[in-house]
Amino acid sequence: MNLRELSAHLGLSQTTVSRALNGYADVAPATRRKVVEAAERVGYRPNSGARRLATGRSQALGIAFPVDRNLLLDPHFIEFLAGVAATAGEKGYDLTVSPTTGTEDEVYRRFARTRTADAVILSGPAVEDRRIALLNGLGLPFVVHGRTQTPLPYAHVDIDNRGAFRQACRLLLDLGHRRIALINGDEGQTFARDRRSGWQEALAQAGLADDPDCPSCCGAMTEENGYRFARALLERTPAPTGLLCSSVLLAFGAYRAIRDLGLTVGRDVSVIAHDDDLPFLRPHTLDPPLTVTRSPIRKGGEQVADFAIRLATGTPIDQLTDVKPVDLVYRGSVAAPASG
Amino acid sequence: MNLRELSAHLGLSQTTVSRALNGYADVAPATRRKVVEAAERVGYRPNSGARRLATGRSQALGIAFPVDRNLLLDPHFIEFLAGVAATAGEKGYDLTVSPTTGTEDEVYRRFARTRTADAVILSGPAVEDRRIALLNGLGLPFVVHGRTQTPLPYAHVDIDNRGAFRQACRLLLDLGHRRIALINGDEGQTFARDRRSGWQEALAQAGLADDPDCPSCCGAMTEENGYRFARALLERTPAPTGLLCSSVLLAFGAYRAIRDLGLTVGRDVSVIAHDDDLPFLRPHTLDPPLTVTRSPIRKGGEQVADFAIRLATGTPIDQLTDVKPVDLVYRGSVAAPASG
DNA sequence: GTGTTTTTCCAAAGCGCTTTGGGTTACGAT
DNA sequence: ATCGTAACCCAAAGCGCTTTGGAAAAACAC
Repeated sequence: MNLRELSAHLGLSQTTVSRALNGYADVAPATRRKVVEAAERVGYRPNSGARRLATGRSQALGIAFPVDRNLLLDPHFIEFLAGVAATAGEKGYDLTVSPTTGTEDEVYRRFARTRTADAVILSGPAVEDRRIALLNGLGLPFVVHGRTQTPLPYAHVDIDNRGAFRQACRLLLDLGHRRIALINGDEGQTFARDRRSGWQEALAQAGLADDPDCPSCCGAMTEENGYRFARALLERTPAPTGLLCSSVLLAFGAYRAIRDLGLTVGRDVSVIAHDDDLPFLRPHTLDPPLTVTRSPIRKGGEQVADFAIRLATGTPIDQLTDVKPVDLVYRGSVAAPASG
Repeated sequence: MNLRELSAHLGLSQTTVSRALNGYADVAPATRRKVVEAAERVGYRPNSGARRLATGRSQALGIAFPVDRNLLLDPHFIEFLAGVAATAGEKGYDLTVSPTTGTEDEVYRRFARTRTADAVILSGPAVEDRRIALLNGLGLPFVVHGRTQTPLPYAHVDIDNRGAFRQACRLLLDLGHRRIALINGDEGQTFARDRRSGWQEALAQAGLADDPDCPSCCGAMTEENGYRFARALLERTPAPTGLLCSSVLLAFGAYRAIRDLGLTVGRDVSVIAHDDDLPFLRPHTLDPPLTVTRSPIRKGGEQVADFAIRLATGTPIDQLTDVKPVDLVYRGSVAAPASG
C-alpha cells in the first residue's frame, strides 16, 4: 500500500494525506483523524527511499564500526551502541553502521555524498582527532562521544573522567595510601588521557607529583592486560597499595593477579575501577565487591543519539554539549593500607 | 555532483552514464572508461534514496538489535555484528540495525513495508521461533544464524554445536572421567539445546544416560553465572570431575569457583568450554590454558552477511545453508581424573 | 550497393514521496 | 449581497536515479 493507493482509498489527494500524516496544520482535525486511522489500519508506511529522495534527509544516524579487532572498546562499544540504537529507534530513526578498518574517512565521505545519514556519531575520539576536521569539511553534522582537542566547537557528550579519577585517587590518599598506581586504557584516547590527568592532579595535591612509587601503565582494556599490568606493578618494590583501573575488565585481571601473588584485595591492595555498567560484568559480584566510579555507557549512547537527531533537525551546536558528573561507589575493595 | 550534472559534464546522456557505471553491456569500452574515470575524479556517488526508489532495493541488510539487556549474547553479539558489518561493507551494502525490546515483529514489519532492508539477519534463534513464520509471511528474505525447528526451508549458517559438545564430552570420557557436568547457555536457544544433545549423546554412548552424577544447569552466559553454577555443581557429592561450559565467560567464572573451593583446574577438575573467539577473552591465557571447542563467531557473521546478500540477489535458498564443523583445541585445563 | 544485424547511445517514463503555489468553500464583517 | 479572511484541500512539479523502447550509426552479409 503506497500513498497514492491510500489517498485513492480515502478519496483525498496525496497532498492532504501526506500532510495529515506529517502533522501539518492545514488539515481539518476530522480529516486527519480519518487519515491516521486508515493508515494505521492498512499498515501504511512511507517508502523510505522515496522519502529520502523527496526530503533529502534519510531519517538515519550513521556510525562507523571499527571491525579490526585491535580496537579496545569491543564490549563497551556494544553497550554504547545499544543506547544509541534505543533512542534512535524511539524517535523513528534508523541506525546505519558502516564497517571500517583503519581510517574512517571513506565511510564519512560516503555518508556525506550519498546522504545515507543525517548525522553521524563519533566514538572513541583520540586526543587529536583528524575526523573532526574532516566531518566539518564535509558539512556532515556529527556528535562526539567524548572530547578532543580542537579549536572548533562541536557537539559532544562526555563524562567527567578527570574528576572521577581525581576523586577516586583522593579517596585512596585520604585513607592513607601513598603508593597509587594507574592501570589505564590506551592513552591515545581522550578518556584515558583525562583519567590520567585526574590521577595526577590528586597525587600532585598530596605532594606526590611524579612520585616514582606511583607508576602507571596503559593498553587495551582486556582482562589479560589487567592481569599483566597489575602483576608487573605489584612485583615492584615498594609495591603500590592502591590500584586505579580504567575498566572493570582490567580490574578483573588485577584481582586475578593479586590473588596469584598471594595477596588479598581490600586488605593488601585497594582497587578502584571505572564501571561502564556492562551487563555481563557486575563489579559488586566480585569478592570483595569492587569500588567503582560509575557511569553507564549506555546512557551516553542514548544521549548521543538524542543530540545527533536534534543536530540533524536544526538545534545549534552550542546547545548540544554535555559533560556528566560521575558517581563514586564505595565498596569492599578499598580500605586503609596495612600499616607498614 | 549528481547524475545529471555528471552526464552534462561528459556530454553524454544520463542513461549512458548510469549504464556505464552499473556495468551494463551496451556501452562502448572507451566510453565506459571515460565515465568511470570522471566519476572517480569528481567523487560522484549515487544518492542512496534515489537509487532505492528507482530500483526498489535498498542495498542494505537489516538486523534487529535486542536492546533489553537480558539478552545473553551481548559480548558475542558485537563480534557477530562485526563480521556481518565487515562483509556487508565489503560488498557495498549498508547495515541497518533496529532496536527492539521484547518482540521483533514490529521491526520486521517495518523493514518489509518501508523496504529499508533487502534481507534481514536473524540471530539467536529459539528452538521454536515465531520469527521464521513471520518473515516468511512478510516475504522478506532472511538468513538465520543458527537453526530452529520448522518445516519450511530457510537460509542459515550454523556450527555443529551438537558434534562439538559430543566430541568434548567424549574426550573427557576417554580420559576416564565419569562425572561430567554441563554449564549451558539459555536452553530456549537452539545452540544451547544442541550442545546439551551432544553432551547427552556422548554420555549415553558411555552408558551414562541420565546419570544423576552428570548434572547440568543453564542460564545467561555471564562470568557470574559461571561462578554460581560451577560452585553449586562442585559442592555436590560426588562432585563432577569434568565441566563443559557453553562459553569462555562461563568458564571464567568456573575457574574462579574452582579456585575458591581450593581445587585446581586440570588436576581436580577438567574444564572445556566453547570459544567464540571473542577478542577480549582469550582462553589460552588462562592458567591453565583452557581447552576449547573453537569457532569464531565473527566468521559466522561474515558468512551470514554473504548469504543474505546472495539471497537478496536471487540465489535460491537451498544453496544457502551451511553447518560448519568445530575444532577441539586441547590444552592444559583437561587431564585424566585423579584416581579415587 | 542493399538489406540485416549489432553496437552504441538516448529521450522519456516512472519509482513514491514532499512541497509549492494556488483554488474552493465557509464564515463573519461590511 | 459583497468582500475579506481563514480553513481546508488539491494539481503538479520535482527529488536523482534506473530502465524501457527505440533510433542512429557502424558493421556485416550477400
